[in-house]
Amino acid sequence: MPLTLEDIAKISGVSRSTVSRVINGDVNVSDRTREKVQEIIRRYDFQPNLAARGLAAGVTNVIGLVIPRGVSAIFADPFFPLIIQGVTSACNAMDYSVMLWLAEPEYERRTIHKILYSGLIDGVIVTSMLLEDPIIESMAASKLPFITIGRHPTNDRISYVDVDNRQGARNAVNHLLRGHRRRIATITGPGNMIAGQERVEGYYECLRERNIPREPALVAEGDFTDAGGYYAMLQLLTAKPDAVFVASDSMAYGAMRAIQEAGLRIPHDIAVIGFDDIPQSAHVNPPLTTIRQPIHQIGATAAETLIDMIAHQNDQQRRVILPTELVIRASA
Amino acid sequence: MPLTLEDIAKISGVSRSTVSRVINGDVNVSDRTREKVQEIIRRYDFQPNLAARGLAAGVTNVIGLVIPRGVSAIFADPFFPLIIQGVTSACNAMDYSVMLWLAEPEYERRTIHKILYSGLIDGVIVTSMLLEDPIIESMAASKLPFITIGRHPTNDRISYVDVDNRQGARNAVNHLLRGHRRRIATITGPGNMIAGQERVEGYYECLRERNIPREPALVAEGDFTDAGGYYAMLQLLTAKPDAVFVASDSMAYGAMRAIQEAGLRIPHDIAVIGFDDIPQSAHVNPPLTTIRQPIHQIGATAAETLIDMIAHQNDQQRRVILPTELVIRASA
DNA sequence: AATGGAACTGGGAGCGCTCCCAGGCTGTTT
DNA sequence: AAACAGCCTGGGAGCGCTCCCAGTTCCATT
Repeated sequence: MPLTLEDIAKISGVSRSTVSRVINGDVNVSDRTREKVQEIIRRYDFQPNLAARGLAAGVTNVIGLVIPRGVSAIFADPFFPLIIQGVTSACNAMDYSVMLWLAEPEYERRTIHKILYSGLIDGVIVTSMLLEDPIIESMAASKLPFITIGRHPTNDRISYVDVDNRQGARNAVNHLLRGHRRRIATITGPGNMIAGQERVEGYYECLRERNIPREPALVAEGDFTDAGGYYAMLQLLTAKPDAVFVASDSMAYGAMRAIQEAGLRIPHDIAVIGFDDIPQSAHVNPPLTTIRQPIHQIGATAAETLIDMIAHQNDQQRRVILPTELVIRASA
Repeated sequence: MPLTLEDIAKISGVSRSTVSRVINGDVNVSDRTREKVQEIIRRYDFQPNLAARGLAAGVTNVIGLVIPRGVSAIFADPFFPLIIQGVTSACNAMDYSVMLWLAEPEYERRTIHKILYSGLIDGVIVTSMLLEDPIIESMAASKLPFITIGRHPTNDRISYVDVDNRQGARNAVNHLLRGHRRRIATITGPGNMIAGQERVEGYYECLRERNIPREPALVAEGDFTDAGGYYAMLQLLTAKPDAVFVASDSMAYGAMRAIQEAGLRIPHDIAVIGFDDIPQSAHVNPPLTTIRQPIHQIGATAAETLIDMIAHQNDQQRRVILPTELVIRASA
């Protein structure tokens, strides 16, 4: 049987309340008492029961991380793993724990409800990248603090952490333009994901500024997977591009395969630039030029911001935009 | 304010106890009462407070998933993501939630303690692949049900789910032998990981059966990363192998790069066979022949087995070995 | 009609914690 | 010397649930 507060109190010769004060850093404890109790806690490796604390105080030091439906396929991409890692390591450092939900469609409604009203968590991070996501609405309806990774397209009162997708895309296209490419194609993300949409917009903006006319045959939609990039590129090849901006590194790998199988050289015939800079990108052939987004840090920042929101119970909106960075390798 | 049991009781005109019985499927409730209460619960979307249940009953319907230190680098590999996915989807289906800990070295001791004695979880899955892992000892010392993914080398009383690594390796090497390869090299996992060790043993066994002498220059150690495979292969090339069995697909990608950069062809000059069959392996050039392990299913089986252990509180040991499968593509 | 047992229901106690209030102790002020 | 204002400390109440025990109701038997 694990020890309880009461046990520690008895052993240290003080009351339950005082032990609780020591644990929670209350100032109204004499130094002598505090040290004595802390010593006992340390000696017995005492760990307060978080369920009981949750019940009594309504605070559990646990946050939820929700990755919504439809990402199963994408899960092979290191994006979500890196997010998870960022979130958990920030939480570790702040003495929080993480509850993970991969919301599958069939369980979704029940899942959300459980998340919100189970009393187990103090706040939620939602990696919502979908344009129309019912989770967001339910979330906003509850009063639980929450933050999204990737900003919401219509409801701009929701706190978020995001990267500057548009500027990142612009940097990518500008890099291609500086390399004297003029027939620049793009492979976009699926139409229902915000990040993907912003990246296309950045692409269009850049072309407009240079007075390069849009050409529909130079735009193809992918699904953030390798295979999706491959087929999108096959399609684009018929339009004879001299460069392609791909909205994710995974898709870029597929695109590169398609290009090479067509007997064309990268970057000589077609320059390729990706988006993400996942670890693998330094090791493909040729090494991929790409827009780095600090994925790990996005996760960590989301966790830190959420915990701060929990601590200061004002529902003021937080917005954090992290910068991207052009990483030049050999493919463009 | 969320509703409580008492609220539901008042609304349905029964007692708190009866509502509790309905929720927990107790038989001693008349059908009429049950239906009435269930209707109210449904109408109000009532979700019992799990923290309170945890306190009162010592059961939370939450399990912990612990991925120990040292895997940060490996996290780019889809292995752990797929495990996580398997675990969470099995849990979703059984109405359990998952608490995720990536135990970082500096927090490890405190983390373990929190996991074990927080009262928040009913059991733990540990993806221990390290030979000497202090987590396992602490785990065994507590009476919390737990199961490891990958079997423990010395303590064979611990429940586990694993794949038949040795047989998988044998199938790989036999496939190379059938292709008339005779100078078969291998890139192993890091020496302190069980799975890696078993794969080398399978490799040695096969050679011994064919009376092919061991040649130390044909064995190089990798670290389950792409880069590690690359450097290991560079080393092996000096021994002029005609095939290589690589203990993970990620390392195989690196090895293939090293081979191709040396101007050799795959599989003509050197056949390459991997281990894992992660999604990417169908898309590398040439497509990778490999030993598939059902990673998603490993996670799901671990969760199901653990939940079964929790339900039937006997501490009988469970052992599950899942089969591997040879997937022949173009690289060998 | 009386009895027994099974089926169902209600309420008290208690899980381990936090929060609040009351009270004891100290030291300063009048 | 009395009064008061801090500090500190202890214990009661209660968070929302489960578990147990003590009813109450109902029906089949004798």
